[in-house]
Amino acid sequence: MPPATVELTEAEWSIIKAVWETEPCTAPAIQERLAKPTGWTYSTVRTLMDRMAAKGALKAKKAGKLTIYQSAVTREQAQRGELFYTLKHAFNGALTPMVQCLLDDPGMDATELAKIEALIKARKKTCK
Amino acid sequence: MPPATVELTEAEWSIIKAVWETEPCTAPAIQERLAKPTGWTYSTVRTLMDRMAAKGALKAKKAGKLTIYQSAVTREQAQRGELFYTLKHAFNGALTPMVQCLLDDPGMDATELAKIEALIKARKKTCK
DNA sequence: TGACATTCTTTACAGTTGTAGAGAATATCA
DNA sequence: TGATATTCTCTACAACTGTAAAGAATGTCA
Repeated sequence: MPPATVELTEAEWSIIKAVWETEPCTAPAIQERLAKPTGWTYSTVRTLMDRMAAKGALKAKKAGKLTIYQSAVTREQAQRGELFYTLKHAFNGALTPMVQCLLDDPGMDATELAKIEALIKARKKTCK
Repeated sequence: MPPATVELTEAEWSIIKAVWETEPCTAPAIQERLAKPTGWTYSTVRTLMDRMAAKGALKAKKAGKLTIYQSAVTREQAQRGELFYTLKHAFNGALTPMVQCLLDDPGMDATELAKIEALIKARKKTCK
């Protein structure tokens, strides 16, 4: 069974993002990829990846002495998980206030607004 | 200085929501309020509240032998904190995909969509 | 003032998270 | 086959989180 919901920590997000971009992949490959931005050693990366496999965020397969990893959740699933976790906790499940909060962001410019309007138009059809 | 950003854990969210609704308040009051939904004892609530005071999420003041608590962040600040934390991690800071993800929610019905459209209209003026 | 009630302080402890060293196993190349 | 490089396994440890018991201190009512 696919993991209904996986909660990812900050460090785990870094890992899974790298995995999504390179899977199937090995721990050394991910370590190399993240060395620059994080400074993590092989041990650190490996520990994180094994914990993630244990909790169902990654799949690990042995090929000889190598361990090959793949993601067990898609980017979209993980994003939804995070976002709806926040929605529930911080906004008590209320969608509109959350959107309002996003709209209040200074980074929200006319271009973004237009894009979002378009998304809404599209969504309206589906939902009716 | 007000705490630039406070990260709240799940348990801490429960506490601060209760505080927002009753502040200024004491730990026993909050405990009583949360007893039903959480089952937490006084010790648990008190520990959480003191930790939150230590990290700047709550303000604590002694009045005789009573300790009076108040929030040190507004609901809006806390919500923004959470939401933008998620935006950064899960969506790499991209607003539109995050909104898209919200729109995809089944709970997003025509009424919600209309409300959000109105928010956008309003926002457009401000931002231009 | 003695007994009960309320609140506080201190301490604890298991689980999770971030981080990694030490050394074993395996592969490779001269 | 010996030296070097690669990868793995095991173990560790401090900080943070969730949860709470034990006992001290203080207030209150008969």
